[in-house]
Amino acid sequence: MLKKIPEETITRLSYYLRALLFFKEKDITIISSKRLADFLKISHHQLRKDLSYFGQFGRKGVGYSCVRLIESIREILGLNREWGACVVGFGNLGRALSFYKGFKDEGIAIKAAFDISENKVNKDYANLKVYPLEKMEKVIRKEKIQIGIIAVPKEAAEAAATRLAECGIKAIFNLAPVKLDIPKDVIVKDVDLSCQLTSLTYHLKLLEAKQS
Amino acid sequence: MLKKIPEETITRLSYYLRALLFFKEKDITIISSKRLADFLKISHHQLRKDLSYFGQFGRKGVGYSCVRLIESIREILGLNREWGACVVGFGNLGRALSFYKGFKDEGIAIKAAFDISENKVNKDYANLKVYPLEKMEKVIRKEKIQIGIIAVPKEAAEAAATRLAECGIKAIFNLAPVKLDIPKDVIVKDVDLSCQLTSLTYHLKLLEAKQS
DNA sequence: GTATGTGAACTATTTCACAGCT
DNA sequence: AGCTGTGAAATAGTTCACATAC
Repeated sequence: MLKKIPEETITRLSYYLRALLFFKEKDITIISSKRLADFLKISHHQLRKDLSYFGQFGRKGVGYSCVRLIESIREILGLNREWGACVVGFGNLGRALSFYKGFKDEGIAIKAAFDISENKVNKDYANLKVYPLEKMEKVIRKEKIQIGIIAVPKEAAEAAATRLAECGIKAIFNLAPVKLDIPKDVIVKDVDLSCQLTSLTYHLKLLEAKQS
Repeated sequence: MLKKIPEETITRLSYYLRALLFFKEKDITIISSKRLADFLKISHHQLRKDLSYFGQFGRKGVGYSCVRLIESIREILGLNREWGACVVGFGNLGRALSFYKGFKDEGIAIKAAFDISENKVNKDYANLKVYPLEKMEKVIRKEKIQIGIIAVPKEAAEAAATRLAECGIKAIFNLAPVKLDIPKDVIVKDVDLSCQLTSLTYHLKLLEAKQS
């Protein structure tokens, strides 16, 4: 717990958690780092090293208890309790995130969505309420929301982020293709789908060059 | 061009490209690495180092020509021509990706979508045709599609990937939360939204611990 | 003076090697 | 024998320092 923990390690812990849930579902009680790592296509050294930043979770000569490792990783990631999130922007992407089942499994509940469009607002979509932006502060306080997910067009992203920060949000998941300029005490995770997609064309180009 | 190029460099090139397009839009013709880097909140050393893997693009004492650097990065990333992509799974996420304008700006055109659902299929949505899975091979060949985007539920992802590979697709952008087990000559880029989101809760937990 | 380009220094991360437990 | 845990070695990636050009 003393050394600096790589950010990549944190991301991988989520992967471990999901894989473990998968194995638990299959009634596997004890799992080795090798098996888990093979499943995720990483090295078993890496897996054990990642875990070692946080403590000792396995038994030498045996392996890891699936259930107990799940519990431990949940605790490390803060997923042993429920977090409230809201989605800003109720377009296709906002909808996709709002209704994605996987978040709930991992302790993140989408409590509300916000949109500027008159005809999306004040409706219930499968237990989710969509509010106009003006209600943001009230809803965030009432529903105890700690995480904001930005799924608005890029022009509106900065304003959405500022608004979220003003409402006391300390963690933002930004899917808009802009670098947000907001106070640095707010934790921001950017996921830029088109930049990610673009890295594929680079490799495709190399592949074609190699073949010709 | 001889040294090994970090994968992160490739991703950052996409960011540079987008920022440059933004500056060009604002009629800025010459830009320094410092200004571009500040805008993207990275170090100017990093930016110059990244570019140096591919050649020399600036003028000492002056800076970079916006237009020429855009052209150069497009060439590096293979974005100076059009790539055809298809989306498998026409749920909310699939729709979001299908209609996202940003891809087209970057040379990636979504040519078709596929879905198993009877009532989504064989319809036109804003110039995009949604086909049943059986038509995949035919459509991919006809439309010269090189990139497959997987936006199906996790249970269906592996089959979708295998199918795409069988149709000759060499690059897959996988948004389903599973590690695909397909031939390694297929380039796969995984973007797992819920694992990314989860890394936020870890930092939120740390933040709370610090404050108490 | 200002800005790029790049080898060298530094830092971070991954992989290895092996001690220790079952 | 099989598996975890971890310091040490190796590798990868970032930052620095300075030579060069405008």
